[in-house]
Amino acid sequence: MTASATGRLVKDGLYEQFARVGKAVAHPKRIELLDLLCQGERSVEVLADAAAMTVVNTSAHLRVLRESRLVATRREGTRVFYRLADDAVCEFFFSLRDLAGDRYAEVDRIVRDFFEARDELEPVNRDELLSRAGDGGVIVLDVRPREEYEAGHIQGAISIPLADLKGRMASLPREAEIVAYCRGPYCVLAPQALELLRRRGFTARRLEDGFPEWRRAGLPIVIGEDPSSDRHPDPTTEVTGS
Amino acid sequence: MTASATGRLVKDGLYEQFARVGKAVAHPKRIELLDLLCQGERSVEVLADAAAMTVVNTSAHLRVLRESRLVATRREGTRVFYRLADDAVCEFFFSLRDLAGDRYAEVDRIVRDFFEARDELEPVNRDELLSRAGDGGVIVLDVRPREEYEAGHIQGAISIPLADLKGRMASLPREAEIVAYCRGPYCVLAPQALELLRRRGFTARRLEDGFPEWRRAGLPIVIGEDPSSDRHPDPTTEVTGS
DNA sequence: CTTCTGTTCTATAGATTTATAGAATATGAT
DNA sequence: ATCATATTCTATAAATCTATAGAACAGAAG
Repeated sequence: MTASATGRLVKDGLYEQFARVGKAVAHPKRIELLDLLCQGERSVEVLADAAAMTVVNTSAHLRVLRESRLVATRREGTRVFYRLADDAVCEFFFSLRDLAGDRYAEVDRIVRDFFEARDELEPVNRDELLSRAGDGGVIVLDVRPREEYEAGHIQGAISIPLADLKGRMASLPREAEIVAYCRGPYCVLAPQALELLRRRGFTARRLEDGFPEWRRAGLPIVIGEDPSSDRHPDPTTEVTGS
Repeated sequence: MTASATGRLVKDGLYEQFARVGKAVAHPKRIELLDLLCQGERSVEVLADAAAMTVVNTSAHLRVLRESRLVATRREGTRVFYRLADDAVCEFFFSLRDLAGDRYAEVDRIVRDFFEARDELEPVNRDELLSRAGDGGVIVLDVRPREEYEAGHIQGAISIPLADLKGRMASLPREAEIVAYCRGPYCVLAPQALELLRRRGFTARRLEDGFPEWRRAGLPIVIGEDPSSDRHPDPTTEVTGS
């Protein structure tokens, strides 16, 4: 075999491997699943619900992701939990998401139409939130589903899932500034929370990105349940931002 | 419309956009084209030849890349030149390539079978090459095609395309150490050059990655032709590594 | 103008991917 | 053991993607 024929075989083999990653992210629902898995481990059922797909369809997409080795599984009783196979997968998702944000005016338009209409004030960046987190006047609000909060949240944040926010707003102090965060810069949860809070007269802003970016930056996180959780009422706990 | 229905519309729209990038890199030949374009601008014809495809097929793949806005075009006479739409696309390619390298043992196996068999000595990293580049005992050899060299090369490198190497080895000093580089860590050109050089008794190593990584690291590069080029013989120029 | 070259467009057949339905499997509870 | 639940497997039709061939188009040269 000639040297150039060998070279072509090697190239074809390598690019074939690279394309396995590409094929894995060639469907919007699989990207959505990766985004969700960047938050933490999830069962098929929960993923199906979050991504608005049937369980069977979700399972098929997860299978593609698993065969491309971007995700791994763990069985616990009758449930199968999926997780990212490596932190590098989350990094790759960020890279893809940010490239799309850079290149496509459509992303910018969607962001403007949806997000900016709900941002009364400029979003808060990570450094600003970190420097103000301890001063007591800021309440950091995690509006993701409870299970995502428990899988990991910003240190000092309290958990009020968006679905519960309407009923629990009364427990928030009116004089404090609220900073809400969710899954990332394109997640709809925090903007929707801002809309509710603003209507009731709260001063609310959102963190410009979400929990995965905070964790990636090496900033303080806590794993476990919210001390103010009303699932296990306990008179010694109180709502606090620090 | 309910808030959650709006949220689903926004999510679907955003993930659809993200998937445009994914679909663009879902075919090995398109990834190969992106890799080539990371070296610099190229015409359809040259790309077709380099990727071992027909011009028509290459044009179709380039169209997909252009429609996903990862590449841009420029017409010059009868030729159309393609280039990356942004440096961020090169970064994204690196991210995808490195993830595949991390996750797939297959990549490692191909690298071992092909590359390590040709590496008599350990590859040189960028810092090591930079610190030794000026000491005269090292010849930095760019074995990519001439046009890629002229589009940008490592400062001090001389251009001997792999195809010309056999005939031009005699002009290389036997006592110097040669460091060959090409398009990147998975490019076959430098390993094939090492094999030729080693057989003739030269001490040759390769740079562990290629020109795009060197440029990305902000290290010194030069654009233009090789002063030792034999296309325009000139008695005042000489082969030198500095 | 015509001709030539490089590139893109159009049509098409074959291959691959996707969503869905129904069956099968695995685990835990009874 | 049987039943219930969660997930995966199998089959299939629809949709999408790919490679190829031939036509069409744009610019350069005569």
